[in-house]
Parts: sequence; structure tokens; C-alpha cells
Amino acid sequence: MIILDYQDRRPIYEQIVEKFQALILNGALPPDSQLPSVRRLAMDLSINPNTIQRAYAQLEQEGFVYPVKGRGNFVSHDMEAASRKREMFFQELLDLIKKGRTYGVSREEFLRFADDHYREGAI
Amino acid sequence: MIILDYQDRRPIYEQIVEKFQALILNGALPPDSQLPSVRRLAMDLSINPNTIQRAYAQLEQEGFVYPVKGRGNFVSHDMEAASRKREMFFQELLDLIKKGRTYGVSREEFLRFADDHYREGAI
DNA sequence: CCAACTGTATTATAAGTATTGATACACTTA
DNA sequence: TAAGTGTATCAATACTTATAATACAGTTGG
Repeated sequence: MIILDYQDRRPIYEQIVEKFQALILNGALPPDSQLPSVRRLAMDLSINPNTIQRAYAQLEQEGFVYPVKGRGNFVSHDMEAASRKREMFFQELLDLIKKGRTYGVSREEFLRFADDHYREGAI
Repeated sequence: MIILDYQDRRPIYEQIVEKFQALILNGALPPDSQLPSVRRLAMDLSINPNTIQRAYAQLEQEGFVYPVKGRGNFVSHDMEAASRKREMFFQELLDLIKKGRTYGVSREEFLRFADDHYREGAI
């Protein structure tokens, strides 16, 4: 379900956050479905439970999950979280567009590339 | 010429590298033009000379500048550096496209946004 | 009831990276 | 020759990440 990339410069807990965000946003984890327990996921990924705890705390803080003491963490119904994430995505796209300009990538080239590579399926 | 963003998660030396790459790639710093001296730029930015040294070392390693002992660092003629950077740019774009899919951003929406925001000038 | 799950909090430690600070040395140039 | 340049090195500090070891409280199925 989750695969860590130790070549990735970003910290482990952040990778975990992003993976669950993706699973939640694309519907693989519907509202009220349960996430793996802190200890269980730590076992599966061979990392420390505290790292999972940190990731879950952030997911909660961003509104993606809600915790129930003694039972587990569950996917939230919060639609705001998704739209905040979308806004951040478009900000990233804007930053990349700026970068493209300074690198001398033309509008046509950019759009052509995006058009060619933006298809469903090949996730 | 260079403005540091202390909110940015990336290290200072990396911000400096990227700024000079942009200045070189968009022609603001033509080949053989001289970069500020290590000590001078450190003074201007109120940071340690070692940090500048590290940034310049990376710019040299990537082929953007060449150093002359006792004289300074100068913009290289290396065209490979630019094309390598372009490749990395398109890899970033590809990653962002993948992300967009998992966030439920449609192809049309993506292309529409890129088309609207990709114009020269507003750098 | 209780054992075995859950989440949560705390403290300590280790490791890696970024940055600063202080030198020192070699080369170039006005 | 003085003042600029690059380059190398070492130490110290600060911050972040991740691990390790507990402890405590709530939930649940047998």
C-alpha cells in the first residue's frame, strides 16, 4: 500500500502523509474507512512508530483524518482539505511555469508536453 | 541581484545556485561574464563566505561556471549544462502531472491553467 | 473482566545537514 | 607589494529526522 523511497530527499513522515493524501483524494480510501494502526504500519514499513505517529498527526492537522482514541484513525469527510490541496497544487504549477520561462521553455513546448503526458491510467 | 528566502525549506546555498542558473540561462549573465566574488557576495547577503563557496562549487560541478584562481568565477560556455537543466525541468513537469491526476485535476483544467498563466513578461 | 488491541505523550539519544567562524595558502593584478 | 581573488580545512553550533524506550488511557472481543 505504501512504498518508501529512501533516495527521496524528503523525510519519511512527509512521504507517508503524501501517500495517504493521494489515496484519500482519489477515493481509494473512502470517508470513515480506517487507516492502518500506528504500530502495525510501523511494523510493515520497518520504521519507528513515532514516525507514523507524526505523519498521522499531520494528516489530522490538515483535516484528512480524524482519530478515535482506542479505535484508530479514520478518513475524514472534510472537503476543505481536498480543495486546499488543489490550491497548493496550482501554486506548484504556477511556480513550475515561472521556472520554465527562465529556462527558456516556450509556451507551446510546455503545453505540448503536458498535453502528451496528461492521460488517465498511467498513475 | 540575489534575494534569499528564509521561509524556503531549501538550504541557502541551493537557492543561490538556482538564482545564478536562472540568470545564466535567461542571458542576464552572458558567457565569460564575472560572478561576484565569494567574499563580496557573502558580505552583500550577510551570510558566511563558506556558503557562497559551496554554491559556486556546485555551479562549477554542473558546468555553469568556471573558476580562475586569483581572478574569480566566470560564466561557462557549456551548452550541456542548459540542456541537462531542461531535462530536469521536464521531469519535474511529469511529476507534477502525476500529482495532478491523483488530486483529481482534469487534463482540460490543467491545460487551461497552464495556457492562461504561461505568458512572457510576468516573471 | 481482561488481554490485546488502539491512540497519545514524553524523554533521551543518535545521526545527518546547514551554517557559521576562523584560518591558512596560492594566485593575480594594479 | 598590498589588496583582491579562489580554495582548503577544522571546529562548533543549531536544527531536523529518526529511533528507542516507556507510560498511560480508551476500546473491544472472548
